[in-house]
Amino acid sequence: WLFLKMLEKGIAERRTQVVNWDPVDQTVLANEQVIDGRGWRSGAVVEKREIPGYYLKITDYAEELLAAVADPESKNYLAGWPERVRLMQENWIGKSAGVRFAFTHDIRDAQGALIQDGRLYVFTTRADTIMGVTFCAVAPEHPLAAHAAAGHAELAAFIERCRQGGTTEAELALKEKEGMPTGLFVTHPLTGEKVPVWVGNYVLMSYGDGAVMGVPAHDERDFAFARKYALPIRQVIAVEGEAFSTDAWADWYGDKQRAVCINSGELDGLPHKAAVDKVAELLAIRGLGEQKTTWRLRDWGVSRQRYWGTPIPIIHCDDCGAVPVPEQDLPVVLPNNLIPDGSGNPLQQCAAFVDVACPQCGKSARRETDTMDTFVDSSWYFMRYTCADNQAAMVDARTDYWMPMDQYIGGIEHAILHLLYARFWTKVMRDLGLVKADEPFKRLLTQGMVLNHIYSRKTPQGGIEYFWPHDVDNVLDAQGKIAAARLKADGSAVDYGGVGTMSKSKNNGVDPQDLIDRFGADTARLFTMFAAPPEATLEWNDAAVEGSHRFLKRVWAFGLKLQDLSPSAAEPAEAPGKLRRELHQTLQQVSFDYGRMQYNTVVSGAMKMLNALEGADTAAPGMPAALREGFGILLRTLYPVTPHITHALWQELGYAAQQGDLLDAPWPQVDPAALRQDTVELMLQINGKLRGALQVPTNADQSAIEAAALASAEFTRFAEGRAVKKVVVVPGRLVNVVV
RNA sequence: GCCGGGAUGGCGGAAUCGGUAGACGCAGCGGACUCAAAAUCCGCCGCCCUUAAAAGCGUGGGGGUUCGAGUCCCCCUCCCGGCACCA
Repeated sequence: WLFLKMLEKGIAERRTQVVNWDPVDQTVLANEQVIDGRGWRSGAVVEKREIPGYYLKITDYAEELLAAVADPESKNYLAGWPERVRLMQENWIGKSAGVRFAFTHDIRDAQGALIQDGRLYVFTTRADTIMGVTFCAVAPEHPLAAHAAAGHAELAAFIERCRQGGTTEAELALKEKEGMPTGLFVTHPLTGEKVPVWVGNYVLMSYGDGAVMGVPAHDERDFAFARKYALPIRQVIAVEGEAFSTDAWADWYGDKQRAVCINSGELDGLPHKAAVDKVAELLAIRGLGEQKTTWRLRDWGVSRQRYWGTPIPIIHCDDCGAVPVPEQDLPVVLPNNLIPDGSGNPLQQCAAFVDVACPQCGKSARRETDTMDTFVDSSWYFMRYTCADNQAAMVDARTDYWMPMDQYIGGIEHAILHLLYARFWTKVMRDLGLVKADEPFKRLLTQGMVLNHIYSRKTPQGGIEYFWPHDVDNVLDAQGKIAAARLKADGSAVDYGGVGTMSKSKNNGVDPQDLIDRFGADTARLFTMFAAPPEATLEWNDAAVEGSHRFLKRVWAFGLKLQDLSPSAAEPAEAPGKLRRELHQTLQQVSFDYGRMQYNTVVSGAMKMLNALEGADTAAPGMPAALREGFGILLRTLYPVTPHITHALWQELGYAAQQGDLLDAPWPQVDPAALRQDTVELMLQINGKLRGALQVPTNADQSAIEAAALASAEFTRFAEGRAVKKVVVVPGRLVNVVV
């Protein structure tokens, strides 16, 4: 329904898209199958193919999507997001300010019409180097390339080669930069010079106008290209004190900050920004160009040639074209009895699904078999969760109550795609009047990946099968590194593929249920929390889980011990100062770490508390009361991590009778009085090297500390009579004597 | 290739703002208890030299800033994540 609304509003539209096509199996390949050497279909011949599909115009929202991650002044700024995620999204959106201008030509197609009105448009961020242009390069799919290829077999073959090898950014970037002259020339807009047009495999049709100006002297890629094909290199900017040579690239050739134009007529002497402005002005006078912002972000192609996914509610009629499914016929429901066999989308063979009457003219028509990217579903599931029982509408007022979400948690692998799509989708729903939120997620915690070893081998059929780490024994090399592995079952050899993200397809996942079965849920939770901070990448290893289990047994045992210590009401809890100081200091740290979601040190803090409690002398005056206070702090601290055992102890030991259920108990407060100390230990450094420690009164001033330092035995020993040049005192921490 | 992140003992990790590197735990070693084992408890545990103490070295590698660098800056190596059709 929303998709049809988006079509109606022009946020969605149908156009052709380039996909990775397997010419042998005649199917669309997933990128994983193309990029990943471990994929089962890797090595397949891949070519680019243009097929129709539906796009969502995420680029219309580029400015707003960018502001919330890049501009702290923006009203929607995502201050609660990790810096690295904001930065990744900023780079992905890729706003780039520059100049778009045209080289003119009078190249005509077979019908005699001027190709692109006689203008070859390019985009550049370095318009100040425009006088250094010695060639232009266009994408293999560019109209000028197609035109030149007609009747030029060699060029046609080159363009055909460029069509092979996949469309992913990684592949394109790894390809060797190659080109071929088209034999065509265009006219430089300022000098009137003839400039040769090349086809370059590194020029992307999807960015800017699919053409670039070539300035070999001041762009590293153009420099390499020009050296390879012996194109002229013309220096047009200079940096004081640097000498230019066409022999090798130097970083300053591309410098913006210090660059000054030379060999550029009226631009000479201008720095970067002024020169760009001047060039834009000169081009504007001729009607050939202007300053322009270009984005790296592309529209979101949502069509997938897959069985799974939300159906695209369109019916194709020979007479009426692409007709939306009428609202009363929604939702389009997929048949659930088809079996994907790897030969393409099985929906296409399903007559019951495909054959329908055109809603407009009633003639027999064909239902769209493409389904939507599953990112579509993940872009709004969280809003639907707030009102999942509403059968009449997508969302209702409850969504406005809950959104934006206070805290979202997800893997760092979603930093760009899912989190950008969900942001876009929320804004679309807002603009269609469905929700009020501008942004879906106020705070974001990105979990690190949990990695595990990957074992695989090729099957005789040419595929790859993966083995579960528990089913193999490692074979170590001389350095003790894993070199290969053997199947436990039959000893046969298996290849070791390093570590990587746990995934079903690589068969290297771990089910937490195993730990729960062996040790219980509290131990499984405690161990997982303790292993690493949530943002960190972690190589999975549960060898230490026994330690977590042991700790919980000690907590339980201490609870039993406490039960036998009945404090008399008269005892003052303040007496055992050392224990209370230790507990409240640790509580301070734990509270801080909870706030920053560093749960591993929350657990280690709880362990410290138990160590302190266990080490206390129960016979000391006031101790039973202090222990009871301290254990109450420990239980509340640990409750979010191990709810079951702490809840039971809270109940059994009578805390609940006095303070209510643990579920409702407030977070324990640090008692400032417990932290107070009369003396403090300062580290003593001589020339920045640690040489000892000083006990000084907590309120000692700078000169008293200095005096104590100079009077110390360590000073006498390590200063060896040298004169004191400086004394640095860091209150509460250290004193450093420089001699 | 590009973007982002990471590298600290045998292992997972700690060090909040540039101020005691190795908290807490695992593994290991020694001991107590036990007929014995398990469980539990106590002690040791970065490297090097050493009977010991003291000194020296030490946060992936190289350089720099600073009284002082795991932390900041520059260069490099390796590993992980993403690169738009795995989701």
